[in-house]
Amino acid sequence: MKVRFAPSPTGYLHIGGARTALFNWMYARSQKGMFVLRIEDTDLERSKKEYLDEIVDSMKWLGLSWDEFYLQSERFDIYRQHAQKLLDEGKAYKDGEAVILKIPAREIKLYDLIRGEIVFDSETIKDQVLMKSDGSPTYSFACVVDDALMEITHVIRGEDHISNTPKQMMIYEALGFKAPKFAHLPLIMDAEGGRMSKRTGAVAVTEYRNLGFVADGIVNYLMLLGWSPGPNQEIVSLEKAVQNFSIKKVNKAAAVFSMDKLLWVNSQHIKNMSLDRLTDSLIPLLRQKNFIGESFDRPALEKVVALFKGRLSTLNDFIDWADFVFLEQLVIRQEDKQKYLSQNRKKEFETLAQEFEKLTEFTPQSAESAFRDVVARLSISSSDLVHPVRVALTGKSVGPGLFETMSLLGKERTIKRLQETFS
RNA sequence: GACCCCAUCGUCUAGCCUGGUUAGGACACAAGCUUUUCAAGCUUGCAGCACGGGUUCAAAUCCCGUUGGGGUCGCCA
Repeated sequence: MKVRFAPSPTGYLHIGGARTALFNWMYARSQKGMFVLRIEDTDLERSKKEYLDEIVDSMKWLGLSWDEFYLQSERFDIYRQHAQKLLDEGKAYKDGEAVILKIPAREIKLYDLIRGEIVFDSETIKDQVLMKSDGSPTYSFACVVDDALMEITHVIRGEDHISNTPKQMMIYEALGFKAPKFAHLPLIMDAEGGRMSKRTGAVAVTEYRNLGFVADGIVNYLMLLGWSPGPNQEIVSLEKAVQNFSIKKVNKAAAVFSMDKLLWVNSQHIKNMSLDRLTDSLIPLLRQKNFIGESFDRPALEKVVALFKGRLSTLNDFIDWADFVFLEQLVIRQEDKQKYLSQNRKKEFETLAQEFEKLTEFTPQSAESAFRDVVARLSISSSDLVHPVRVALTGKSVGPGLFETMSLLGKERTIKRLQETFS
């Protein structure tokens, strides 16, 4: 068997398109078949090279590899020949330069793999333009000719194509080609029940990537829309999903996209990543932010990553939460400064700094016992000191364990930040 | 408007095909545990078969209708 994903490079790869590509890909892999990536760039006006590059890039990033690749813009001769054949056989006629297919009146039956039998009456379908006046093929014509010539056995696409199907079936018939099997996937909608649009949130795969989502997370979330890997299974690898994939088990109803759940699925994948791989994915971001340079201390970075690994929903969260480790000049949130540093703790901070100074080993344990000693000596409650110290060291009132954080920062920087706070 | 598709917690879903379940799980939400904070994690809770008719001893499951939602009606793809 052979399937294809056929995006048009008139925009970035849409999250809905990515889901269609994913289902095609999973089906191909589960059936040991072929997956074709066909770029439908017949609209020369609107098709852009940058979109083509971005689509290819996003597909690779998501891990959806293909076995064959085609550009429709390189196949115009083929479409023209087939249109001429229909003209010669009297099945199509010309209107100016355009070639138009006659649609005979009759009943058309479509057996959809997901929805079952759907019946259309071709009375309601008007004659179809095959070749436009400018010599380029229409979507349906190029699509049918290609699907037939490329020997596509299963056309898996969005539900918005259901009403195109009878028109295309007429084209297959006129051309004398056997139609493939069809499966129409339910659409993905936004929280308001409408189409996903830039207005209501991110739509392009690139945008999600820039937001710090990992490919595995997006792929895992997308497969959950309209399908289930199995009872009580949510977080699964692509390999596992492929094993369980069945086109017949795909849902019929449209699914609402939930950013909350995507965030959760993504956090689960980040938790499951090895420290090594997570660090690798973080490095480009850190460089971009100038948090690290070309060369850096990898073991030290991995320690930072390890401390935050369990608390990240996205890669970008790391940038937001761990910035204090990389920045020389601490950025303190105004509200936290107000709340925890308005009272002068100069004396306590000094005492703490002096105690830390005496430590030969600055571990979470040694830092904590020194801290406890100071609290006891000054007769204050530990939370009176914990919160101001955290803000002084990290610029934030929330974060990982304070003593782990101190140890990570190192003795020098910890003492320096304590001393600078009320100076 | 015409044609087509769809309908289980707020959301994603399992169950539906092959009627008999305390209708299961997840996100979100709430509470508790843990705790130096916030997360995470663990435990518990809240919450659903759109409605109306059939068929049947029995309907979330099969049939019809209603309502509601969505899609398509381009020489765009």
